[in-house]
Amino acid sequence: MKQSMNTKHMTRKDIAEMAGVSVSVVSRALNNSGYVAAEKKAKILRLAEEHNYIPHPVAMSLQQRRTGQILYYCKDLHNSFNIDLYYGMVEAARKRGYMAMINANVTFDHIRGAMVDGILLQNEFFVRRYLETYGKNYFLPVVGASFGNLETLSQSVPIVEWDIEGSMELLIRYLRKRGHRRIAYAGPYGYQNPNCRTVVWKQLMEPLLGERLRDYYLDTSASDSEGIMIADYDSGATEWLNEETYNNKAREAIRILLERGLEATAIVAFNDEFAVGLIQALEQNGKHVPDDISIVSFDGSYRSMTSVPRLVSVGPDFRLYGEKMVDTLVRRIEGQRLHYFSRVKGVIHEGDSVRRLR
Amino acid sequence: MKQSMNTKHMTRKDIAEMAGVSVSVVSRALNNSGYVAAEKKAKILRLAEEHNYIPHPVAMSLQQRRTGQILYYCKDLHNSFNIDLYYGMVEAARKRGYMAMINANVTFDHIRGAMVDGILLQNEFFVRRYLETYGKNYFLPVVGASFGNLETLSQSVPIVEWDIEGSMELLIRYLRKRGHRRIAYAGPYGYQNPNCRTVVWKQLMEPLLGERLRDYYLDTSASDSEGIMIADYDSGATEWLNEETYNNKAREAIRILLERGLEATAIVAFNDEFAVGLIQALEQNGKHVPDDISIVSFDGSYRSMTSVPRLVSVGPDFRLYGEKMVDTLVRRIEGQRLHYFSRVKGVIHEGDSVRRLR
DNA sequence: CTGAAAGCGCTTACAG
DNA sequence: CTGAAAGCGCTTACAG
Repeated sequence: MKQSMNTKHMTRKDIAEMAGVSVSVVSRALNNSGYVAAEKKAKILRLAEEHNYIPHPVAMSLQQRRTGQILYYCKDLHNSFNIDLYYGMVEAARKRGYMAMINANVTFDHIRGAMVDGILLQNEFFVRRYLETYGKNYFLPVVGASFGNLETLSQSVPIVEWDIEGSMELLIRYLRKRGHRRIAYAGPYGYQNPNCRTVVWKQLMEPLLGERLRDYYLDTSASDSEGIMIADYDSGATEWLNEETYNNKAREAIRILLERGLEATAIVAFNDEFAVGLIQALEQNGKHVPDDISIVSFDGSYRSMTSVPRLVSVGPDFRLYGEKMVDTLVRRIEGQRLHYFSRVKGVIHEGDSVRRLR
Repeated sequence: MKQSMNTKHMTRKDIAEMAGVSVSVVSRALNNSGYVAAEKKAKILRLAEEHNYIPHPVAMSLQQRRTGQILYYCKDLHNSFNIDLYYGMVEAARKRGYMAMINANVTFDHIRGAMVDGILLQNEFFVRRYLETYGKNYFLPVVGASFGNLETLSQSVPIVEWDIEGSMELLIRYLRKRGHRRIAYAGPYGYQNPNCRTVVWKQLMEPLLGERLRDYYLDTSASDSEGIMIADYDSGATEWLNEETYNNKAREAIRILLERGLEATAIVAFNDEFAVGLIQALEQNGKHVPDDISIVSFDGSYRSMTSVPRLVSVGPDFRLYGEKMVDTLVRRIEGQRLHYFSRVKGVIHEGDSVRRLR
């Protein structure tokens, strides 16, 4: 073992010397490109094999101006949505000859040193931050994921958006088909917050709930709330809502629900983590899902499948979503035509968290 | 925006020409090494700044024979234990001038192309597989995590082990201090399986349970069981137990518990995921944790903190564990002395899943 | 079919 | 203090 440690890495030059040819020939043989006399080729391949020659990826990259690696910059690895998306990316990247890796380093600074051909950004938040820092003067192909919060993002970063609006419609329709009419919404942001879920829920439920609309909006933004997303964004402190926050807010939502004595038959939850929190809080108050109340949520992540009961959740097809992101990035890297904005629909991931009322 | 896209990447040569000096001088100025006339240095730095010059990481790596990147090879990203460990690694790596990334690609093949200085392996399983494939003839510094299943691993890969044996002792002692004596164990492997948890639990509980020992071992290995770990290892099919499996097995464990009419006051769970499954299964059977029965588990992961109730769980100090792994790898990379085997103790992560009996 | 040569972008003794 | 030169490991026209 020891000797293998100290063995200097073989190079093509070494092989060339052993085979009595030039480096060019070795390269051609190994890369299977250009002419090489059959017997020499065989000999070279044999020698390489015997001596465990491994090409030096860094040298190849320098010469080819291509690392073959892409990076998914994602901080919140405890949220399984992000992981599911990553798995989708890995597969799509592999098919296109790239290796997809995750980086969760704290600052963007590290990214300058990253030996990658492009970067996939976790959400609009990081796209914006990227544009304000490295994006300004450092050209590296970048593609962002987005979840319906498209403010006025610069056009310079291609975006692949999961259609939150359509997804909310799917959830409401799903519930209505099963007889639900009094459908509450629970999420981390306030009633006036212009985020997509809030806006669309209000729009769709207004006709059903009328002036009770506001009551059915379980606003948990009271304490710290109202967009840590934004507060944080300026302070640079915490990054994004985490599960603990979701849990607390979910508990708060249930408190409000019970306090108001709402006769909601179903709740739409901000995301799977939030939904899990709701279920737990309900359980603690002696209410069972879906017998006493139904729950649906956004994400369709692994989390929704492993929750008890399994969640009815709307989410992107992760394989497709990952594929679109990677495809867009690779096109950008390889200088092909691409869409600066594309969209992935949501699909219902079936579960057992909804009761049929009729 | 468009022009920035097509702007060719600046090189030191470009800066040199603009500044009217040689590339060497530019390099010295930028790297802040060696002599450079003060004014020239200033000019060079200004030019670099103005033209958004960014060093080419690949070229630097080739020359320095160092990428500054390390890879955490980990497939099971849905298990928060692995994520917690990664976060620990990121921090430790940063301190030592490395960037830690995650790779979850399906095959090891990709690893040859990875532009990294070393690799951290998720567990003994991958260490073994690594040794049998690339490890055989490809020298790249590698360090493995291990959870008490040290079979006869070759000495060539340094191992940082989480002390499972001591951790089991901590759990049992924790429970005993609170008056528990009838402590069951629930995990995925069979009663005869020589894994560390099983062995140590039997050893510690034998004096307390006597001939009822076997009853208190909730063996869920019946169906597919008895080490997918091993079956899989040969087939190369599925990789490792996943959460869904844990959930099913947890349900099975509770079924056995109830069927046997055990008067267990506490259960030690294989890991946090398993424990969460147990809680849910108990809840479905009208039993509450910790009022009716207490649960403790292994991992001490993020999952244990966000479960309801929060789990009492024994796990490594992730910062320390990540640090030891990274430190060992970096030493190996940099040719310093290192321990081929080191150990991290478990610590109790407090929670609300244990009831005090006295 | 083969090999010397130039080059990818950077570094670092070394002679001036 | 400066710059030409050699080199990191590989590729690829191009002249033979």
